[in-house]
Amino acid sequence: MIPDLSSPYLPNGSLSPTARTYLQMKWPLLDVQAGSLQSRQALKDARSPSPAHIVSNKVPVVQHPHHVHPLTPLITYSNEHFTPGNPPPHLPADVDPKTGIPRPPHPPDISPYYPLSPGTVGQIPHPLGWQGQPVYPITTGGFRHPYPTALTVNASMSRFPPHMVPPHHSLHTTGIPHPAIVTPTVKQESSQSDVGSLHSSKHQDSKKEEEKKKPHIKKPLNAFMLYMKEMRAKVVAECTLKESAAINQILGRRWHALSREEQAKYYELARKERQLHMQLYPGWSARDNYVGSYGKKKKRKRDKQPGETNEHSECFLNPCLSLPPITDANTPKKCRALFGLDRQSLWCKPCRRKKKCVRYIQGEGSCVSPPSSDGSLLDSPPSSPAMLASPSRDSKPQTEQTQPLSLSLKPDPLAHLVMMPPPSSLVLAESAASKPGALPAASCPNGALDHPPAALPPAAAASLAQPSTSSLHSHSSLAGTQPQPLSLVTKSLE
DNA sequence: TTTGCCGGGTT
DNA sequence: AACCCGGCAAA
Repeated sequence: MIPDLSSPYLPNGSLSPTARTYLQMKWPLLDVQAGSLQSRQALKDARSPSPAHIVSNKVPVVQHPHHVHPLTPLITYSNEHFTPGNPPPHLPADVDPKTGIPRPPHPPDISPYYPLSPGTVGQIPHPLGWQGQPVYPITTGGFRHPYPTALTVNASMSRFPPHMVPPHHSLHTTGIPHPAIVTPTVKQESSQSDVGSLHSSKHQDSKKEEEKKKPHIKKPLNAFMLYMKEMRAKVVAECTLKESAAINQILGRRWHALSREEQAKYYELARKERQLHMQLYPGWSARDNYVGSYGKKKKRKRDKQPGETNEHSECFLNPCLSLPPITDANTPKKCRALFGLDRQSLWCKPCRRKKKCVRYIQGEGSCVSPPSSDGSLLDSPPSSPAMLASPSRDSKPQTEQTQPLSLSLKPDPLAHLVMMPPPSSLVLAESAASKPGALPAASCPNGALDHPPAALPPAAAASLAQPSTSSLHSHSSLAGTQPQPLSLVTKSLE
């Protein structure tokens, strides 16, 4: 009955023995989650930029008053969870004291997202305050500290209530909204209710149907979303920006500027989040939640224009692609075939996104420099020697070493630049320039550009320092490291 | 507006 | 199998 969460990635050895031991003692059943906790802690230490703030942040976490939610025993879980000196001896069985019903094991870090989570307890105005909210009541945004830091991350990482068992139903009946669960009616069409609620039987019908349908379970947050949650407040504070679009742009840039390790942290958190999600909602699939639109939109038939193909654009991206397709000589197998589904962590970024495999490009031969110098290469699994350009990398071969490669679509525009007289300065001008209205550069100079130099991968740093033509030449690598300006440029070009 | 994830369709 | 498309996740 106990889900074996650990199998997927523990093998990678992401946990130090010590940490593992500790965690296991605390939560014998939950290696994975414990691991996540651990890593989060580590993370915090690693990345917390401003110690002072952070310290204060910790306080609440350590010990929060038995703040029990009046409405439900459910919340007590969180308390249990975070009670330091309370390593439940009975934990393994973890039986609900009241019902006597065994609860599914829950990771230590899942509760934070919840309203009563330690980190946020103090900030909850009223238990009912969050009741009607379809959205997770407590998120980074809720934190006052401009510097959420890792702790915040912890707190915001998980939206799942500890004991939230499968969609069983009964839980929802408690009336306590699950952060990740949104009732369709609530979520949307508030207007509908005022409009024709009275007369239209139709409305009722539809309403009924909606209710009937299972509640909407939100998708788990991905790595970037988690990052956004954590950093948004900070960016807002620094930049005095309000528009999401602008903030997101900055966040996107910063995301790319993150070191591999930092990104890895978020990837791992996201993965755990997903894992937990699946645990809580066994049958859940993204598609189920979006019956109306998700993937069912149309049966699209690719109408292809005779003269035009994707490859064309790819050629821009990477001239090498125009060459004849790879042959077996160059490792024809993509990540999927190479590692299999069970080892997705080893896949390159594009592969994970179901995009074109980066290996493919590289395999093309020599033609291309590693998709992204340095960090991006982390994608390279041990098995592909060619990619091991960066030697130091294996220190952390484990779980997440697949991110930095941002080779997706952004590069396209870049390609254009490469091929035509590149206004290097213009490009560098940071997207801000190209995007007059949207970009906050003016109002928040730092925000836009202040990537932590330390975290910057060499290549990125180089490109920043001397972005002009030279850096442009190495298209792929540049794309990987400094995608932002490009995207903007694209627009202008288009 | 951002990146990542993933189902479904196409090649 | 490989990969593109489109949509969702938060704010």
